Amino acid sequence: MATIYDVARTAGVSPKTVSRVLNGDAPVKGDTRERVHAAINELGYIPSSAARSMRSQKSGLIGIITGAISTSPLGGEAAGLPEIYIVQGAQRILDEHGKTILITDTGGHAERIPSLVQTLLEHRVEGLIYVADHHQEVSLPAALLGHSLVLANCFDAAGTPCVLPDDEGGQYDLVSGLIAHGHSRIGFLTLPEVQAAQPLRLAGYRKALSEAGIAYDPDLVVAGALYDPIHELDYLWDALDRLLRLEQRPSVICCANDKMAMRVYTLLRERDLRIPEDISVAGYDDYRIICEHLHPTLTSVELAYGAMGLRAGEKLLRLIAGTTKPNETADELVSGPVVWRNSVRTRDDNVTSIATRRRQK
Amino acid sequence: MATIYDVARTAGVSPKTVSRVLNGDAPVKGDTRERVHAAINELGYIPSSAARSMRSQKSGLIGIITGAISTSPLGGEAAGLPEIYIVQGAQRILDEHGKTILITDTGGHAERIPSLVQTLLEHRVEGLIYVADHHQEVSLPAALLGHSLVLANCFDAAGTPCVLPDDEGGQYDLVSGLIAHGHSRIGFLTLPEVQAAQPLRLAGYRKALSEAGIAYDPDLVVAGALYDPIHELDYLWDALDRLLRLEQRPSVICCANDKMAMRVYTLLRERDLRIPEDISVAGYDDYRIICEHLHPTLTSVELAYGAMGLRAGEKLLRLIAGTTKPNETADELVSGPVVWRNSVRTRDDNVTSIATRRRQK
DNA sequence: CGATGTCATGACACCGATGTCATAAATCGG
DNA sequence: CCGATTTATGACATCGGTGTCATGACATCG
Repeated sequence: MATIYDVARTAGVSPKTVSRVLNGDAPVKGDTRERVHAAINELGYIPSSAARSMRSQKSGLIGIITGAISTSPLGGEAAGLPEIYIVQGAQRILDEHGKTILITDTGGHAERIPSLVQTLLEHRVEGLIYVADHHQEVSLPAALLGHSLVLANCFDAAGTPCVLPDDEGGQYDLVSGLIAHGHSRIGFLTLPEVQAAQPLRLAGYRKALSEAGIAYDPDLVVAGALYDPIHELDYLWDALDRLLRLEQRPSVICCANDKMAMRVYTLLRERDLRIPEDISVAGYDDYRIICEHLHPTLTSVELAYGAMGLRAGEKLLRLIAGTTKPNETADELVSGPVVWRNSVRTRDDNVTSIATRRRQK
Repeated sequence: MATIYDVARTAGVSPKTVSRVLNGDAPVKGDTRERVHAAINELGYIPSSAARSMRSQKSGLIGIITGAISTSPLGGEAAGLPEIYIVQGAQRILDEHGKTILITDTGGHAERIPSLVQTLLEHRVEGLIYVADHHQEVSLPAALLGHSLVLANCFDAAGTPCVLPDDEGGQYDLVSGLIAHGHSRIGFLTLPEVQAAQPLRLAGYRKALSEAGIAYDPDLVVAGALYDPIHELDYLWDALDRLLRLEQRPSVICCANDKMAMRVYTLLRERDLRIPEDISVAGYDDYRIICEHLHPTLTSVELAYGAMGLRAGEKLLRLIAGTTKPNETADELVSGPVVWRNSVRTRDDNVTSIATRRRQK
């Protein structure tokens, strides 16, 4: 492999001049520059980033720690896939700033994180992003102290800069919209309490109700999922059953996520309830392959994962540049729009118009 | 950041001895080793891979070029997602061999590949894997000549080592299975001709028929998709219509992929045809979030993406080790099983048993 | 026209590891 | 107990770039 010395010799200049041509950090005469370029092409010279980063103390590398690549297939579910979109968002903005991304994957084993961090630090990454697969609290190894670090989709007790989904705002927007469409008995199949998103979602739900002057009825709010995935469907059945047996049955059911909504579709169909004629349904996540292909298409709240990655990348770039300090940066909330589709009956809907609308697609 | 010299000074030994402790490439006395370790911990020393790889000419890096991260959301479809599984498979095996992965993303723009390659080569990757989002022919920049390279999910004219999905075998297994279940009029909604997988799939389809002594009827094979995504649904409608109007209507329809199958479900439902009582349907890809949640669940052929990545990784490791040479390695075909679900009516099915089976899940 | 400044380039050291070779200390065989 | 190995360690050069400083050639200006 050709070195800068070979290029210098071929072009009849000093290595330093070649360096100047490559980096453009000092003026080089036109014909000299051309001779250097010719030599580079002739020799197929490719500079060594190892040598460069050793001397200049700048690696141009950003480390990303994620379970995105490996968690997805383990659960059989697409559970980890959202992380990919976060990584993508970060990738794009970092790429624009000339950074190269070093991705390490936890393989679903959190205990491997320290060794991943070690690897990244050996490569002298200029900063790191930790990407979680769902909104949660994490605690990362102390080795990261003193390095530029941004958390995406998660937060920690130490107050590390982070970018989070706006769960309260998202649920608020959805419920406000439902109310505007004429719904007032709004069922809510929630996440397990331990999920970080849950209290936020509930707060958004209650805020929307109270702003509309609708009393909060705890009977309408039922946990629709728990941690044990084996009995999940039975559990959901019970939860849904409780909502449907209420004296004043809800006119719409908000589900904690699209997958839950998909199951609710099935359960409602088994009870011969039509959506949205008999009851409306909404999801969360805007997992498009689900939302757009269910019948009727599912109204959902978009989780702006791409935007989260982008914001995390920007935040990290600012930390690296020293524009902001870790302790003076506020948590960023990223919100996505409600995507209204056909699973929600609107005030002036009648059965015919719904059927028509569904056909138009 | 502490260097090996700092550690040496603190431990009262030479840098070379510290190096020996770190790499274990020569014996070091027990107490010396302990002093060195103590110094490392005290200083929080982390070796610089840039310096190491400069001297040792070994970067420990493997480059992956993919559109996985960025193509997914662009199309709105999950089109690029399979690539992630390929990357994951490769990641796992390479990680086991102590390699670190440098992922670069095309961002959906093939013209950016040369610059990505440049970046990877600057980092002196020991080998590269190019991952395509679907089975296709590619042509990569000449700059890659002389570097260890494996193609995953694609091939090129130059005969670069590659790992490919066994489209012929997969379709063969599916159709053979359908025949064993008593089907003999087997409709086939195919990919556009230009897709590399298409002739292979068709060959598998015909082979299964001919082995079973069933004559090939060209009327049963209709292109179900074309490149123009805007009129895709109409096109599919026409294609399906043609199959259903045949004098001898097929008892099962094989779709080129699960998404097409999902659309076929809708179209069949609009015609009040029940699946599988009136007609059976099969997909391809085993895109689980679709297959497992459609009603009835969809029979499909698994595209073993994870395995492809793994095999690509292994192949690359062999190339790097010099165990095999690029020109003496055969293309590898990776096949996945047919996953039988409820969308296919079996010989002894009757309506009741199907309904029962569906409930069991 | 000489003093001053700017431009283009080169000499040389250095970033932080490791390969090579030398050497002192410990072990061994007879 | 001495020469021959083996073991443990260090000195030094080197990988391939870039930072610093020096220098010669010109251009500028009073």
